[in-house]
Amino acid sequence: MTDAQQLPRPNKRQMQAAATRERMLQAATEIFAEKGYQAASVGTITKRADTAHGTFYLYFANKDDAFAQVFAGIGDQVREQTRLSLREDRYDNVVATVRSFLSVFVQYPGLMRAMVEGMMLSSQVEAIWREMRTGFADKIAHRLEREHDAGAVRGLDPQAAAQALSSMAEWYAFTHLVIGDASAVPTERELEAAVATLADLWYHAVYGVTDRSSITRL
Amino acid sequence: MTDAQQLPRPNKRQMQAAATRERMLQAATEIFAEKGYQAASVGTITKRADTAHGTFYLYFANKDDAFAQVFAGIGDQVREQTRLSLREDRYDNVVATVRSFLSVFVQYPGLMRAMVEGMMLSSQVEAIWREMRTGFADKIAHRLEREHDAGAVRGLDPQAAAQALSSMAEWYAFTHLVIGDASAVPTERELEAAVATLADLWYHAVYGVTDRSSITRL
Amino acid sequence: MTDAQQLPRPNKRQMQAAATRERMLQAATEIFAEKGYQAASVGTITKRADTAHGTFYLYFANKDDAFAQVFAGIGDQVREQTRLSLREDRYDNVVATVRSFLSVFVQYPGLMRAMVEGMMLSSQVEAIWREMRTGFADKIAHRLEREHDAGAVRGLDPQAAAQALSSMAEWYAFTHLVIGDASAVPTERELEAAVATLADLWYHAVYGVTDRSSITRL
Amino acid sequence: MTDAQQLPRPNKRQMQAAATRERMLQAATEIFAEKGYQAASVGTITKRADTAHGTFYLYFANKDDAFAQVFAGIGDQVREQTRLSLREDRYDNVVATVRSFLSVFVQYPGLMRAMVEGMMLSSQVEAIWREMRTGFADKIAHRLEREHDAGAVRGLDPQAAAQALSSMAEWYAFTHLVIGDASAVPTERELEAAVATLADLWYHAVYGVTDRSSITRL
DNA sequence: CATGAATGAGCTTTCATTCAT
DNA sequence: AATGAATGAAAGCTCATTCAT
Repeated sequence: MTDAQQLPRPNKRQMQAAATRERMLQAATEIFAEKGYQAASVGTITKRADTAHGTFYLYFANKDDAFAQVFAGIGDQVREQTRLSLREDRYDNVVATVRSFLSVFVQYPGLMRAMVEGMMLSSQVEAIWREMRTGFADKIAHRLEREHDAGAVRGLDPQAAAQALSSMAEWYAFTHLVIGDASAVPTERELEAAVATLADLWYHAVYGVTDRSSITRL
Repeated sequence: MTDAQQLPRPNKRQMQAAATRERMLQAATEIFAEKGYQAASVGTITKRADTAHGTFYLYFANKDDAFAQVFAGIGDQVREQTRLSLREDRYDNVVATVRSFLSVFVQYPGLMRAMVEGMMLSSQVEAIWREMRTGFADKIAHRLEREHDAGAVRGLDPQAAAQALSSMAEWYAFTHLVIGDASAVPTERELEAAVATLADLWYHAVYGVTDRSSITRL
Repeated sequence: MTDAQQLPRPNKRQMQAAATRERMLQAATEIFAEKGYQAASVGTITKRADTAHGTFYLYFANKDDAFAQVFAGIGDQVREQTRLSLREDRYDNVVATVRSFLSVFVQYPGLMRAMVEGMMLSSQVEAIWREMRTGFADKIAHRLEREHDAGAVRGLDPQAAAQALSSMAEWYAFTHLVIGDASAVPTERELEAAVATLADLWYHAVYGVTDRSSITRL
Repeated sequence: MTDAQQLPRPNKRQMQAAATRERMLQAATEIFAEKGYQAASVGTITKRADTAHGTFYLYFANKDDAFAQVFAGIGDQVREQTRLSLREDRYDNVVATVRSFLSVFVQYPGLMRAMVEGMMLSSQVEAIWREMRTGFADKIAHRLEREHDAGAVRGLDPQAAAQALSSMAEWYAFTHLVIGDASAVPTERELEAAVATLADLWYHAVYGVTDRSSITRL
């Protein structure tokens, strides 16, 4: 009773609506993951959500909007997951970074596929992707900057480098773990092989010394 | 003069047919580039080619086949363009490799976009992409192998590394040069900036030395 | 008054839907009868039913299904009509049987024509025909069996004989009453002439005695 | 040289044309038999005949015409085959009549199927069928008349009876030997079973005696 | 006589969206 | 808030027929 007076108490109708909304969003997530953007149909989603066809348009402006909301929803999870840990060893840091990034692809292969498809079609979806990507790349860029300031990394554009390294991980993961073997869930072994390959190149790309590197200390 | 008598000279009908075919292929190329894979319709293509609807099926088995033929057409150009040159300087080599690769994306941004979209929808399209990609990655892998045998590169899986580096260039190019600024043709400046970023990372990733590299000589 | 409260009374929407469905089925029936199986198009049917094109697929899975539903609709009428009556006189029985069978062809000449056409094209349609035919022939077969057991009919394969006699009636009716005079409705006189011819042959074929009949009593 | 002067000597061109025509007709016959009327396409026929698409229209006015010509061609063969033999025994006569009739269906199942389909669609095809049917039925009718005059058969309309009996044989054969077991060629055993069933009913229908027969002698 | 490129009307089916209930 | 019947544009593809060569 005390709480009910402070917050606008959700009545029965509102609660049911929230439940319907939740069901619909969940159904949309599943269907988009299973079928991709274009092949997913409103009818399939409402059938999965066990609602009437028209109910879809109570919660989404249109199919595009539903797609955007689905990805807005998983954005937080992804950001959480790719939080960078700080370890003693630089190489371990890289491995952890790469692994956390790749695990997203292993966890949501269908959605990743749908997102890449959606990027090509909708600038709204592209914006969502860009935001997720920026979130990750910025962390990398900041670390590069700090390490450069500490004299551990040669001079390079931190933003550009971070994006290029992210691109490597992203597209390699996508082509090997998502569309690699026809809808088969990638094994732990495959994931680790990808992590090893990417971490090795990433580590050398950043910390490697060549005749062109003007670095203060190894 | 002599040739004209030996070869079966193309008569008027054959020449007209070849012209129609050319027009149709050109129209298909344009429409796929403008609209993407799925949004391109047979009707739009034939309208652009100024032919009857049915004529489309005289030259293509179906929409997928048209898409394949479009890429078969530019495939040769791409292969030609990405032929690896051998220069004295290793860094120049990397730069040339990256630039030739990126120039394809600058040249056919719409088609690249359509290709990525198509990969998500049609396994036939995915196969086309995979073939083009393999063509490029294999060259990189062979070079890595040769350089490793010559003791210039640390031990790494040439295939995996080549694919990871290709992924980096491909996806970075795609996200920066193709879908970057809403259909605006990327400037020469942007291209060169991308080349510089990628070549630097690529060069260090391959030839860079760290505490983890077991390389014989620098 | 009492009933209206017990049964879930159909609301306005349901009633409208039922009306639409009825209109669509009626339109399908007419168009199939007028144009035949293959020449009937979904577009023609929806135009006749005065609905949108897509509405067709709200009530039928596809064209074949519509055809099946049309015949399911008249199937009951046919079964009712061809219910064998038991009269005192055996000959009267045969006449009644033949007449009831033939009246179906007089009533639905277009549909019978469409059915025969459809049999050649769709195994689904053939199955529909086979089922209707079996319903009729089985009744004949059972009667033959009973009469044989009673010693009134010579030994013959009841199933085969029933089907052969049905074939006679069916095809004679078809060729004389349906495709005889270009869509003209057959007269009562023509129907009766056909009944007389078929009944006479049928009666002798079953109950007639020859040197080859091993029958116990006439 | 002598002959060449009397007849308008067919020159090389005419002979080649005749050969092409023959090939085309043969191809049309095969395709119609294999696919039926509607499913057969001009393209398939010309491909089978190994001619250009347009050549079809040099020999046939249209698809309908080709269909008609095919059946006009086999009409003679059918008439030949169903020539009635006269045997000592009346029953043997019936059996021979039925068997000769049925053998046509065994020999040309595809064409029979196509013809029934064509009858529903084209009055031209229907006319061809009617002519073939009349040829057979008339022979039966004449025989019935002769036998009646000889006092061996009760009074019945010879034309109507002949057509009804033909109908029985025709439709029973069609439904059992042609569309019976999904494109399987009927066995000799099945043919003989059908002959037995039909001949028995036919024999009794014509020569059987009942309380309704006003026949002079058994 | 023969060719075969070109036509274009026609087909079935799908599906995002609307709106009266 | 929820329903679900109805819409109609749009798609890919087939094929009988024509006609310039």
